Amino acid sequence: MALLFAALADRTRLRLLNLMNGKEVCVCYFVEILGQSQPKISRHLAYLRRAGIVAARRDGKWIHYKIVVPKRPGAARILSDVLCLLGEDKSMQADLSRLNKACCAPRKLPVLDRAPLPIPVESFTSVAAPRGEIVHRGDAG
Amino acid sequence: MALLFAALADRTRLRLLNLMNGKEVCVCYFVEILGQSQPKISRHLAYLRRAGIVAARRDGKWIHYKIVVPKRPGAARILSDVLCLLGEDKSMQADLSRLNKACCAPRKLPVLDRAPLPIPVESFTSVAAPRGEIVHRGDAG
DNA sequence: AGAATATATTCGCCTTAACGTATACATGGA
DNA sequence: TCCATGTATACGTTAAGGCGAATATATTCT
Repeated sequence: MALLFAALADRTRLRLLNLMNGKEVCVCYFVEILGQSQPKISRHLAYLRRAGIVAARRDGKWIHYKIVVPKRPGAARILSDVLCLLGEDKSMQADLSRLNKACCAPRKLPVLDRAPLPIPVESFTSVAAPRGEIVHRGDAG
Repeated sequence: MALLFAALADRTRLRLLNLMNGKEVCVCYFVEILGQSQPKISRHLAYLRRAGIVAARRDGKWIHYKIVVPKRPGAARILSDVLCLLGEDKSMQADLSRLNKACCAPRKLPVLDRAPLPIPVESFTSVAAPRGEIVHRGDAG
């Protein structure tokens, strides 16, 4: 349980989790929305992966992340509460609206070059169905 | 919010909070129950103090700690959930039963030399009434 | 095969934190 | 006033985390 809290003890990671709430999101969107360097985003995603909180799925050259419902009901309860409370935060809502705008806004590039849009995923009220997940070095099982 | 999680991201601190759930507890009991060095216990209590999660009250040469209900409802909700979930953990229950035994067991010393017993305090379901709290260097609040 | 793109990892530096040990501070009693 | 006790803080060491910069890996396109 202390490990779960360690994973939550960083503002950037909380923002990432908030963006992933109910959606599977491509890394490129995280970088765009949070306005931070790609290695930084990737490191924080790796931290969440190692903590077993998120899972990655490759889709061509893009990688999508989604939240994994923890096995232990206690951890799941905590995470669910945290996501709910994050949704009440102004800046977190701003992140989400930027994500929506980024996904709907026209790009200069042709449609085929655009990163895949966020995909709705099973949330805490339904059961997860792991599919096509990739495993990096040192991930949690 | 990230700061709250940082405060919860340590097993010793979780054990301390569990022991303080609904009670005001003297430092000497923490040292006895957790079986760890007094400076270590004191440092973790100081960490919780700086995070604004607990408050200290001096009573002679003893100092009692209790949980403070966070101002922000979100943080209060999280902390309340955490305390509830900790109560379901085996080792946390063992800590509590050791605390009960320590408080009720006869001592070699005369009664007047014993540390004050844990005192029930207002919990999350009622409102806090701060009284006689002491402030150390660099505390929150 | 080679270039371009998306993502992950490594490296070096810095900050924070956890710990044991030693010491300081506060209180009460002789 | 001096001493014993309870608690807090300081010091030095070690480990972990966060960051920017550079580099590695994987995939697609030509």
